[in-house]
Amino acid sequence: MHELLYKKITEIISISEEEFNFCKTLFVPKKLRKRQFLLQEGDVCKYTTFVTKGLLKSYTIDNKGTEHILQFAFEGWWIADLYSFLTEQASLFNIEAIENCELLLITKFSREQLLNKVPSFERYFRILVENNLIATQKRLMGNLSETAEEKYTNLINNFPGCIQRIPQHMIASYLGITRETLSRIRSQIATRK
Amino acid sequence: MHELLYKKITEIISISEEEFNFCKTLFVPKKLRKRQFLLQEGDVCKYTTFVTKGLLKSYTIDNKGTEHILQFAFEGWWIADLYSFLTEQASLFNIEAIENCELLLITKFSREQLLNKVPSFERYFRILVENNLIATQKRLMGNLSETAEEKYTNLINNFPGCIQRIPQHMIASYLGITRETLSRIRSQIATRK
DNA sequence: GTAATCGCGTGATTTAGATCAATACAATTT
DNA sequence: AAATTGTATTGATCTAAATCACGCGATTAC
Repeated sequence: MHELLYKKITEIISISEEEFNFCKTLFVPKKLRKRQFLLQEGDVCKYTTFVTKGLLKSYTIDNKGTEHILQFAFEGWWIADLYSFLTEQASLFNIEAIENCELLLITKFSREQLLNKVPSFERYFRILVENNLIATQKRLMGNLSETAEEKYTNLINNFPGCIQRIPQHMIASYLGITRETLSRIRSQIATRK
Repeated sequence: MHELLYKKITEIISISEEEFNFCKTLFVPKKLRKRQFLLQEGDVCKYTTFVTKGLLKSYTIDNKGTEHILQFAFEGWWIADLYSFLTEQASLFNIEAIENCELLLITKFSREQLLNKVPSFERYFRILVENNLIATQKRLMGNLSETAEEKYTNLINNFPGCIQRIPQHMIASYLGITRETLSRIRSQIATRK
C-alpha cells in the first residue's frame, strides 16, 4: 500500500527504513468512489493527499457556474488546496474523484512532525513545490500566448495518457476553453491528417 | 545594504547574527540601469536575485513577437528563472530592469552552502516558493475565469502601487490583454464614475 | 426495462477582445 | 533645437472562441 509513496519519495531524497516506517504511521488511508469529494469549497483543507490509485481533479466554480480545473492528480501525485492547507482558511477549491481512488492523507500537524523528525523531508517538499511552481508558470505563460489548438496539442504531447482517462469536457475546462471549441478542434485535427 | 534582506528573512525564520553574517558573504551586489538585462533568454540563470532597490520584470517573447510578463519584482522580492536556475538548462525568460536597480545575487552553489550550513533556510525557501505557487495558481485561475476588466481591477486592488511605477503597456502584457484594450477599459472605468 | 443523466458532436449566431491604423505628446538622445 | 523613441489614446474592422440550441448514443439509476 505504501510502495508507491516510498518509490516517489526516494526518487528525490534518501531516507532509512526506520525513517520511512515512522513516515508511514503519519498517513491515513482513504478510499473514494468516483464523483465523491475529498474537499469542498468553503471547508478547510486538512490534508495533503498522495494518490496511490485512481485520478482526481481540483477546481473552482466561477460566478457564472463554470468549472475551472486547476489540477489533475494521477497515481504518484500529490493534491491539496495549498493555500487552505497552509493557512487553515476556507478552501477556494473543490477536490473530487474522477475515478475510484485509494489515497494516503497527512495532516498539517503530522507533516510538521515529519519535517521535525526527518529534516530531509523539508528538502523533499521544497523540491515538490518548486517543480509544481515551474509547471504552473509554464502553464500560465502558455495560456497567455497560445491559441486553443496549441494549448490542446501541447497538453497531449506533455501528457499523452490523459486523453484516455479524462473526459473531454474536463480537458476543455483545464485548458480554459469550452467543450464545443475542443470538440471542433479535435475534428479539425482529425480531418487534416 | 543588507538590511532589507535581513528584514525579509526574519519575517519568516529566526537566524542568529553569525548565521546572517555568513549568509551575507554569499551574496554578490550588483547595480543595473533601466532597460539592462539581468538574464537573457537562452542563457543559464546562474543567480537567484533579491531586489534591494528598483523594479524588474521577467518575460518571454512568443513566436509572434509579443511580450508576456511572468513577474514583476519590487524591493524585497526575489526574481529568477526558477527552471533554468535549478536545472542549469537554457533560460526561457528574460529578466530586465524597469527602473535602475540595486540587487543581491546568489549562485546555486552558494545557496546550497547556505542550505547546508544554516538548515533553517531550507524552510525559508520552501515557504517562499509555496507562497509564490499559491499566488501563481490564483493568477492562473483568474486568467481562466475573469474578463479583461476584472483582471485589471483585481490587479489594482491587490497591488495598488503598481500603476504608479509600471507603464500601462507592461500591465496589459502581464494581464494577457493588449495595450489598446487596457486603455479602453481604463477610460470606461473613468467615465462610469 | 425505461427514465434520467452524461458525454460528445455540430450548426447558427454573437461578442469580447485583437488587429490595423492614425495621432499626440512626453522623454531621451544627439 | 531637432530627431528619435517610448507611451497612451481613439476609431474602424476583423476574428477566434463563446454562446445558444439541438440531436444522439452510452451509462447509470430506480
